[in-house]
Amino acid sequence: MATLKDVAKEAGLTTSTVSRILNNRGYISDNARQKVDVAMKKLNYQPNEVARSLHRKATNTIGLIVPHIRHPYFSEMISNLEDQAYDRGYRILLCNSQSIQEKQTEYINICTGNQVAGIILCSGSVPMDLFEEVGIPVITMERFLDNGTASVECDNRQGGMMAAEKLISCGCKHLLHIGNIGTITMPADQRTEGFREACEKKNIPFVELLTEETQYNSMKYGDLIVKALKEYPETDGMFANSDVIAAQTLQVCRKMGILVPEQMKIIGFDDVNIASLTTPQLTTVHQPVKEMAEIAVRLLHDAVTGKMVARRTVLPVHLVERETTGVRITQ
Amino acid sequence: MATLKDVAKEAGLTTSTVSRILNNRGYISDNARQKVDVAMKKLNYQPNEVARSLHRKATNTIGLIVPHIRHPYFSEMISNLEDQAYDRGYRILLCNSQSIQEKQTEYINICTGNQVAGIILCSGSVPMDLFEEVGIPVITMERFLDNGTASVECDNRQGGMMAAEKLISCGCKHLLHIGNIGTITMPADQRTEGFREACEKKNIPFVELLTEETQYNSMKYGDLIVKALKEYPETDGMFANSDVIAAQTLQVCRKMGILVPEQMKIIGFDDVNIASLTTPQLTTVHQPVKEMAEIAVRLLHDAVTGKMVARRTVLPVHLVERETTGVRITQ
DNA sequence: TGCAACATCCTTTAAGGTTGCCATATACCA
DNA sequence: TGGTATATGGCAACCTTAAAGGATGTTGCA
Repeated sequence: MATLKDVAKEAGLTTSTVSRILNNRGYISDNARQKVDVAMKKLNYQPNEVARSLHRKATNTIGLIVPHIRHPYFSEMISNLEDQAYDRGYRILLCNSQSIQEKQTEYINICTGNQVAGIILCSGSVPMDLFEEVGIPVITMERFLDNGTASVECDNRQGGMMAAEKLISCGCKHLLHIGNIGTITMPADQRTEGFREACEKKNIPFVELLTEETQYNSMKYGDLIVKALKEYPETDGMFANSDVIAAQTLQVCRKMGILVPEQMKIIGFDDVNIASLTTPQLTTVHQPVKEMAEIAVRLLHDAVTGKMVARRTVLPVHLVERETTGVRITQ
Repeated sequence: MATLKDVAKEAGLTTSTVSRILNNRGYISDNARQKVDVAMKKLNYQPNEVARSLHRKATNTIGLIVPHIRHPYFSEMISNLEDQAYDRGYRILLCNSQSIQEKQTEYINICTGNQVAGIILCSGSVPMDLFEEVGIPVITMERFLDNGTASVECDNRQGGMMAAEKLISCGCKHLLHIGNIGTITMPADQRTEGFREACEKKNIPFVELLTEETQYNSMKYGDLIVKALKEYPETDGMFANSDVIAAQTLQVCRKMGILVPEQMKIIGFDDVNIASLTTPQLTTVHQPVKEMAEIAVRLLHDAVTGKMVARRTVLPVHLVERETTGVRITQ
């Protein structure tokens, strides 16, 4: 690979001049510009970003830490984040923590070691002090860190309430809620709170179940759902914390001969691609993933450039009514 | 952030000594080692990977270029690649080309500019000469480049044959195949070839449809499928080039009142998560994504370290029989 | 005993590609 | 003649590592 020096030699100038031409800074003659142009083309010169980064003492890379890649919610989120990052000239260093504490810690170190401009963290509970001395912004998504720079969330509470209200208005009398991982605290827990509040307000009995990290990691909730439906056979309405869980509930219902939506109404969360590929299609709470991604990257960029930044951003959600709560789409 | 120099000053040594201690090279006294240890802890020193990379003239980053992130096949692939890369000490620079030629070209430049160790390319048809002068390995997945370092594929032909044979053995008489993007040549075209060959061998009539790039990008095949099923109402067996297409076919069939598998058998390709979340569950051709990812990263690593590398690796596929070709799972 | 050969430990110096600052040089105008 | 706009060069710096070399101490052999 040709370097600045090579170009300079080829053009009969010094590296400083070539550098100035490259970056359009200071005084440059047309003559010099042309010579450099020719030399660059001839040598197929491409600036070395690593050297640039070293000099700047910063890269234009965002460390993106997620617990999962294959989970449709995260793949959707990653896709949107990449898009936004690209538009703003940032690259994505993709880090999959797999919800493993050590892997996450190591990835944070990798990010800082690689001088990332900032971190977008969609994953896990991080040891508080990990970011303290790191002078880079940390934007959390659907997580909250006391010492994070900013957090972006959807209105999980509102979503939980909407789900409960919808199920109740559909005439459900015995609700079941499959919630978050019991051992980790995160904003999504608010879905349960909202759901609970709405149920209590209308005096509708409900059962809350927690999930386990292993289920979250494997995306396999079958056994849990079977057990739940056997233990609470009177259930006629269910609110799942993700579309993945809701879709698997559909499968379980079918195997158990429970008709959806006739005998059981189901509402998911996220509104990812699978929600409209199940039969019946899932009613679900839509998360504004695109907007969340846009805001996250913007916040990161603002923080990097020293602007003041909202500590917490909460976006509204809305209910997407499909078939698991009523109307059958035929023809 | 503390630098080597800071640590050296703190420990009362020079940077080279500290560097040697860090990298366990040359002669080091216990005394020095201890002093450096203390200093590093005190200053919370972390090596600057950017400076290291500049010196080495290479990074431990893999540029991963995909056409889509949210598509379940690619999110699955990305996840596996990340996993394998991590195990071998590589980082992933995630590049989403969105099948846009310019974006892909720019991303290739970004990768080389950032001195990636190598590129894993799952995307698009690349202008031949783009890699010629770039001295870094390019591993293609489900693509083929004349001047690529190595390619990893699954046995698409075999998959197509299996699908056709299965449909035929199920008694289907009028087959429909929804294939690849017409305008781009890729190994997945072989699925169509295999399918065609098997049909011709058994003398079963079939219709082949191509898809468009816009459909691929939006993952919306609904209109195409409706049109196809209206145009070929006698169709009783279908082979789709991806599970995404197959899942959407299921939706269309339901809306059109076509019973699956009674009136229509469907086989997908990939065997991604959605395949077992549809109703009925999809029979599909399983791609060994994990193995493909493992091999791709290994090939890249071997190429980086100067080893000789297989030009083309083709892995076998197998048919996963679920419900869209027969057996209903009840209870 | 004397000295070469070697081992150990650390330092000095340079390099990697880029940019920023300051110095230099010319041309032009007042 | 002084001042300013224009154009370019020289050098240090960013942080790390590699190579060479200096300063000891130790061993081995005549």
